Amino acid sequence: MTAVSPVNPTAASPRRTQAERTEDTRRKILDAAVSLLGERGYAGLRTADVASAAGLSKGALTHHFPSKDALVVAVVAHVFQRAGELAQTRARRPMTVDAAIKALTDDSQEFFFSELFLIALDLAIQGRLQDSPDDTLAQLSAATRLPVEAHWRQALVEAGLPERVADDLLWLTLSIVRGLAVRRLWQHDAPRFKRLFKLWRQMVAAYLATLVTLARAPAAARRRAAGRSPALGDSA
Amino acid sequence: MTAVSPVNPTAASPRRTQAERTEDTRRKILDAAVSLLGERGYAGLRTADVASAAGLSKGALTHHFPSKDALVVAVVAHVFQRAGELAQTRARRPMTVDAAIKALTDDSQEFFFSELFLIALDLAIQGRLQDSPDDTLAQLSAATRLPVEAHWRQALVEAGLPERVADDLLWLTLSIVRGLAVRRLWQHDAPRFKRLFKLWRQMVAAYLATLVTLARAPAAARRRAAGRSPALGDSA
DNA sequence: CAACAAACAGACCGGCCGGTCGGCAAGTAG
DNA sequence: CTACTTGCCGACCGGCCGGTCTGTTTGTTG
Repeated sequence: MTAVSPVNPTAASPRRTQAERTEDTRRKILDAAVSLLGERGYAGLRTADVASAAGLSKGALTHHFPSKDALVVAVVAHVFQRAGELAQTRARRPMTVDAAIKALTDDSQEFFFSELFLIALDLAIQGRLQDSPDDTLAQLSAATRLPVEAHWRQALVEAGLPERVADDLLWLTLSIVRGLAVRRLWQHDAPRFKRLFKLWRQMVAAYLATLVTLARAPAAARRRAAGRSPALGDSA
Repeated sequence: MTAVSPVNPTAASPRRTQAERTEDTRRKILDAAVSLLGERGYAGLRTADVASAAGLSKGALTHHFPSKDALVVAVVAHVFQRAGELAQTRARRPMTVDAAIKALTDDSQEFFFSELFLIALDLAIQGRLQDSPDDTLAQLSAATRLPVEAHWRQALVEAGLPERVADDLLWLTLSIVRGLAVRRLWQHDAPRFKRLFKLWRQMVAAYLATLVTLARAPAAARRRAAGRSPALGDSA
């Protein structure tokens, strides 16, 4: 090109640099793949479908991602990275424990109730005892979720919880959300879910209250408290 | 064969009635299919593999199960039915709430931490928005689990809990076990799991104690209790 | 301009796998 | 024994799908 002035790159100019073309196409492919992965799962994902959904040919897809597995790995990396960034920026200011638990459940729902989680779950199940991309994918998704958890743990600690308690409550909360997300596959009952989350926060409050009581009260009070409801003995 | 007396039918007698042959073969096929489903999942399940693992030909398999989906449906029905019966017979005698929760977590683990749950999960994910056997399978597995839950709910009620509380605690407990079972796919930490289950029981006890307290104490005590730990305000 | 590289297109191949089909053998009824 | 049903076999077909390959277009370099 000799006399063509560099046109505005933001508009869909007919003249684009190679890097622009590449990135543009890769994004198109990844978006299409995410969508199809969400609605059909790994086993039902067809490379040809991805190509046509992206408005491209099979050859173009092959050019950017030499194999189906390479594509899937790229998809997971892409999408988890964005989800991770999103979650990390959220909820950074100090809050009470109850508010933190509420924020945590809300935030976790956004992930676990999304198709993203189902995709990850599908891949984890599919890649269990397979040959190549199994633990690659699992480790990848795990590695992207762990920093998010670390942030929330920190938030709970800053809200005044001992590290051990913060850690355990974090795990229990995440488990509840995760477990309900899975249950949702068979039976979705939104109002009940909401009720359960509220109950969970009340239970956290009740438990923390006993912690405070136990820490302050001498052995006598502890004995009295234990005796109050005989059905609730604490075994081993 | 004219003068052959009816031989002992328990041993692998060369002479078997048609019904015996049928049931025998079907069981062989189902067992093989369960095993392969467990290790390879629905997408990785090959009808030829099932046949050879059962020591039969593809034709024999086709004879008993005209399609792969028919086979899978039969597998699920078979295996869930047995699991359901097993769980129903268990834990029928009266117990305390704490013991009931412990028994419930133990029993749930046995299911959710087994390959059976992974198979069901795989099928649920696979059959989400597919054509034929989707909700068939989902409804089937759900229908087999629901009676089990009903039994446990009853056990909690008999241990002294109000129905609503029993129901909610049942769901939360199951969610925790289910959520941890899923988490296990990425990261298995048995001692931590054990610790969390114990913590969960303590939290149940703490919560139930507050229920008792609130029911007995007048408004003043309730206010006092709420003010004790300001970080734990109860929002909307 | 030429020469090259990267982006893209689409025909093609080859293995895989579920389902069909014709035939044989074991069991059953009269 | 004959006629018939049912369990069982294995070759075969046909579609599907991931990956390869050749060729064309578009941007880059000098």
